[in-house]
Amino acid sequence: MADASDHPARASRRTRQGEAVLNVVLGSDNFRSAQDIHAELRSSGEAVGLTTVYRHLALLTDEGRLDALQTADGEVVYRRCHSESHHHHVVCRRCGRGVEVALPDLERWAEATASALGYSDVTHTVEIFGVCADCRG
Amino acid sequence: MADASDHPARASRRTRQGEAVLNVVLGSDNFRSAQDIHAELRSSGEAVGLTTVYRHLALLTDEGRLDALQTADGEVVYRRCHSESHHHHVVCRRCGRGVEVALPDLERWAEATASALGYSDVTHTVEIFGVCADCRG
DNA sequence: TCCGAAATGATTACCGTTATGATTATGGTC
DNA sequence: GACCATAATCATAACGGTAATCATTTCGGA
Repeated sequence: MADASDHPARASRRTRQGEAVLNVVLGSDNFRSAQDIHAELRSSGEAVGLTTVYRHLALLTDEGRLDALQTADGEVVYRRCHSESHHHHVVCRRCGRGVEVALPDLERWAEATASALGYSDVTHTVEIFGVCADCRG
Repeated sequence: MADASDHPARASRRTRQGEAVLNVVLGSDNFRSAQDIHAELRSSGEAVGLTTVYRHLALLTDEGRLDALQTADGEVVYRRCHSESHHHHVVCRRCGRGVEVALPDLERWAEATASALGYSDVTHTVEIFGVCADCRG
């Protein structure tokens, strides 16, 4: 998993497709699904395969360049990551617009609670969904 | 939805299959998937269709008799609900064993944060995953 | 320019879940 | 107990998002 080569961690090669995927994500402040991104690329004339979109999104997420979260119906959506540190989101259920929020207390609490109960390797998911002002109007 | 007949609120009719599904869930303290439950029923000789299992799980969840949550890979798992009030879980990633935890502060915070940002109709998901002592051993 | 390795992408598989629709079982009534 | 309307069941097939396959293309260093 961890290598340590002199190559950049991301893609060893720069490709038109990789750029295109990245650009779509960077060009939007909303959480977008892989298929959504794929559709946008296609309709804007960029020929990129769905597989490739998935691959790049996964890569970018691994690198911490993108945030990913699951919507209520199990779809994974992506957005560019704004802050280095761990955080969560308030996400609009309709348009996917999201705001990052930090919750240091929660992080500590989650970890502490779980270990107190004997659980190790603790991870947590915290997401808040709502309808944003624009979509409500 | 809520009636108050002498029959259990659950299904309008009592059926062998409904009982069977309920029994499996009540008989385990772990979060179980629909397919898992279905497999157990089958292997224990109870002939119950997968569709039926899904339907009963959905019904029981609607009634608040079961807790449901999505695992990291999008699968929905169920367990009997122990407490009436809103709560979250610390769940073992391996065996599905879970502990209920209440987080009144978090609830309030989530709602407040989201509305302050202009979001309405706020819901949240908070789940904590780890590996329990037994599974680690 | 050449070449090996990496990336791509059409296609197919996968997996959990849900819709369909014919069949069966339930429970109130006579 | 018999009857019947209706709810419940369940095999099957569809669905939707995601991941694997693998032949082909592209990259970029020599």
